[in-house]
Amino acid sequence: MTASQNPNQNHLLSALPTTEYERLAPHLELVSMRLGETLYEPGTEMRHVYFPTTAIVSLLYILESGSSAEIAGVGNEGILGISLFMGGDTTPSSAVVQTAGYGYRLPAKILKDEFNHGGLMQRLLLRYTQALITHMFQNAACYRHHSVEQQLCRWLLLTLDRMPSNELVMTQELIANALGVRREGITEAAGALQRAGIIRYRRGHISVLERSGLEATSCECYFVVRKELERLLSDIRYRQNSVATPIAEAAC
Amino acid sequence: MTASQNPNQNHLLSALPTTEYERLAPHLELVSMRLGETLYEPGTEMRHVYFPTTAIVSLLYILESGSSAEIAGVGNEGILGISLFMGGDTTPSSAVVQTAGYGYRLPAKILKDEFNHGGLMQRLLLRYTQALITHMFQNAACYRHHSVEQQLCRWLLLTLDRMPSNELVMTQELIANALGVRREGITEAAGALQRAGIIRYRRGHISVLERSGLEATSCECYFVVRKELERLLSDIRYRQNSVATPIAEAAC
DNA sequence: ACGCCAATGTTCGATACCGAACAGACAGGT
DNA sequence: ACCTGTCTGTTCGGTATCGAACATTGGCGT
Repeated sequence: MTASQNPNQNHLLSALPTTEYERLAPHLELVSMRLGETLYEPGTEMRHVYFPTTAIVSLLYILESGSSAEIAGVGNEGILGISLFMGGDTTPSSAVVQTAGYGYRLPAKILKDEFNHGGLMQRLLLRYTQALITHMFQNAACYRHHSVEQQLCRWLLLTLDRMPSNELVMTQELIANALGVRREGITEAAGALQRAGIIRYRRGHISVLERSGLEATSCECYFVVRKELERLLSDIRYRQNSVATPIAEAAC
Repeated sequence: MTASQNPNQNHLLSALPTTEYERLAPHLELVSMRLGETLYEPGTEMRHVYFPTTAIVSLLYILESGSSAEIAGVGNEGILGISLFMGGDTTPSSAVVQTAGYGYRLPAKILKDEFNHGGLMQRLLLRYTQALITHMFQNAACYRHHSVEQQLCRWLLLTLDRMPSNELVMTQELIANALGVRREGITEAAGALQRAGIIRYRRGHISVLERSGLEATSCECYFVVRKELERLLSDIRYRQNSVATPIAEAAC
């Protein structure tokens, strides 16, 4: 598994021109991300940025009461640690691994220097941040107006898009934390989806049987986020020698 | 009123070094912003960025169903149109004037050029965007977990901080749209606050009698947003010759 | 001073979600 | 093969918010 890992599985890295990529490459370090692991805690110094390849990470906001809400998810299309180049140095959110996998990390200073270099890297990072903001917009509105079942469908679809198969490894409790609802709410919504033949699950594993069913039950938010992500990142060209392909083909 | 307007009432503009400011100044155009006016609509081309001075503008996300949610508010501490320098050219959100007042606008191209110049303007804008992201984080979590009354207090406080007096000009309907709840919900929450002697209102006007009461009833979200805004923008220095002061003194 | 319309107040039942508590069932370790 | 802990299923009442309908009031224009 580790042997098959390659920085170019991350879309941002694979989009860099060779000269820029080669400035970063010596400093990229492969890291394994385990389910539930915390990459950033609010207020602490951020030493690295992370480029997920096969892992998916949630930006979680945790309130004083202990309840939480996912602000956005980051997969191989993005980067964790945008505050570093935006100029904040810390974030008020936690970053928690939602699907185990791999990613590459880069020391904060290296990234900042490359960003300030002003090349394509800067443009890419800003573009991606813009996409992330859209994602956050939509999530906030979704929290306000859509049902738990709709939100579950949205969330499953977004996660599914980043997975190589139609099988998600994930407990209901984790999903409940991400969506900021009770675990029972997920049990119920997931039960309804299973009875409808759309998904099938067993302890910690969810298989999506009928993707179109999820799409039909989901709210508009999934489509908006997906479309905007495509629009903003569509003009990214991959390097000729990069092996970047949709993760579904790159993994395994 | 118009005569007293000055671009330096906007904190971002007032923080620019003289050379950078003078490149922009000839292109700044004073605009009056009327209550309810729409500055941006989703998907349309953004021709200008806006620097509010006395006006306050909501970034509203409007769903297919017609219901809405405020993602963040922008006053004289910020700028409208961040997508322009982030690289998106359009936003998925609407910008609606929430408190009438004035602001300055700048053609998109001028701003982009200045941003790409890479000086302090770039750093300021990125810093501000980071603060805005925090605001959005907190809003999303707040939507999920806090009561309408708590959210109303948070919202009133954030608006109050940008006003020269303790009087807000604003209907309950507008607030309901901003918070994404029914108008009746606001009527009820505002009624409770009035009975507690914290606010007093009459058609379209809200007077805050006891600010501490709002703070006590508000959720943590107000304080987090405020503190983060101060942290991120605290090292901004005003030009010596700029008249920028807290808006409470600058207005009138 | 009047009339009109927008803004506010109030009610009703319906419903989605919460909070807590507990029962069952699967999986992995020993 | 058992035991254990985690994950899932199910129940209950309680509550905040919704959705719709209607009454009332205040302020503005004429």
